[in-house]
Amino acid sequence: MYINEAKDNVNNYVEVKGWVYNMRESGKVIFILVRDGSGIMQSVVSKNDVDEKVFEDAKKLTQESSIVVRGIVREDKRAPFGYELLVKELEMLQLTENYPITPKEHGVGFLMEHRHLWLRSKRQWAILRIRHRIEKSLRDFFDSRGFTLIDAPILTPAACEGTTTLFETNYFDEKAYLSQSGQLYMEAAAMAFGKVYCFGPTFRAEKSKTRRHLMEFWMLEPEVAFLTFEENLKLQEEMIYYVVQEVLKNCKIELDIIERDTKMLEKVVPPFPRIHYRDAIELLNKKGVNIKYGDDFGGDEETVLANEFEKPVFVHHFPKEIKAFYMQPDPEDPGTVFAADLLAPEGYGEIIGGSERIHDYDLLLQRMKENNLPIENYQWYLDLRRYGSVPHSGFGIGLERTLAWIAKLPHVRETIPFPRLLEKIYP
RNA sequence: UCCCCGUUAGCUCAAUCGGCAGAGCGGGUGGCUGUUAACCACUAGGUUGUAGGUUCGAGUCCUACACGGGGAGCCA
Repeated sequence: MYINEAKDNVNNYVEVKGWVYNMRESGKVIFILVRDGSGIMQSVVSKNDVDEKVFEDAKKLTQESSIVVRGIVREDKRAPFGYELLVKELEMLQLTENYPITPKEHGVGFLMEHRHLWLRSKRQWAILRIRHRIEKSLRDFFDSRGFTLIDAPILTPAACEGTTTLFETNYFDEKAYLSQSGQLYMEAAAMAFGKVYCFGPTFRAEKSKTRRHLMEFWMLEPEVAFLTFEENLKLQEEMIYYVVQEVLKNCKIELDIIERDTKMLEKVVPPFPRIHYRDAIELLNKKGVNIKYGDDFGGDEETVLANEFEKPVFVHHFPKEIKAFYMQPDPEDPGTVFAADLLAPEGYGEIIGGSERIHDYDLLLQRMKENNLPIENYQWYLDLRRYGSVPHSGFGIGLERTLAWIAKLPHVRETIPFPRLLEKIYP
């Protein structure tokens, strides 16, 4: 039996294989918290109920020893998680000595050095289970709407957007770079499959050292032919709503373990508020932030803005100078582009960046020249505007920031199993 | 790249004005039949990050370096 099947096994004699999470001893009764990956269950060894040897073995157990226990499942209010196992038999597979992570406090540095073991802790288990649920619901959302998953390459010949610092690697006798975005490839795929998305790791060699940055992070990037700017925002709202609902529905135990107050999540219902970039600047100044039209937002500005709303908020119509070259200018206000960032509530900043893309060949070429991009490397991308070009839109959602927000974590380093942090790549 | 803080037992941290290096957890031993990060008693455990300097005397003050944390910029 797996521990999360306990409620269907009350009064059954079952076998649980796992690890000792923690122990308590009280004379003739020993309580062993056993974890098996699916959950944690208290196992009770009473001296009067078991053979002498079983009781003696149980006394010797240590944190993270691997064991097999057999006994009867009982419902009991005194047990953490509501069910417990009355142990009859116990097998020790390995008696662990000096497990480094104790049930008391540890510092971040120590825990990150032991990330491979830290994953066994209840809190990390809960967070990564929510991560899985978010990934699954994102996939389900797009799959059920007729999207095709198209995997983007990770080794790329040049910068996708030409702005950020990339990790460089050898590709035989050429230089290649780790992908920072699959978007341009998704644009090609959208012209072949209509509605597509990719979901994979992306890499930034920026020397960013904040609670919101990783060198390697996961991004899901949908791209849809014929999708307008307005429809793009609706797609994002529905996606966020779906993901949050799925987490609330399927991760009750996990949210409880990390003590997430779900009230704020329950408010995440479309439509989301929208604010024009121009109005956002004005609002920020009213709030005492010194920022002028044409400046990009930093972390502080995003937080001030997001705190004005209880739901995620779209900031749209940025000046084209501070946004990527491929974004479609608004014909009614050509200094701005059909782009929107979605800012998460509670200070988590940008979790989505999206836009309508330029579909006119001449305009795209002009914007690329303005941005000093090496045109010869982008001939394939220009081809998309040579052969049956259509309006299209898409966006990218950052998985780790989304999880950090949903789980209300202080730092993104806990949102990914093995974070790649600034100049730190162990374990 | 810049700014701030830190480095003392396996871990988390104390140590007053520069004057005997301590506690909790974890380890060990013993006790307890319903514990919830259990509790109680006893016990072992130290080149105070490294190298120099000031001083009768440095965990404490000064300099350099290393490592870690927080933030800025950059970025998502």
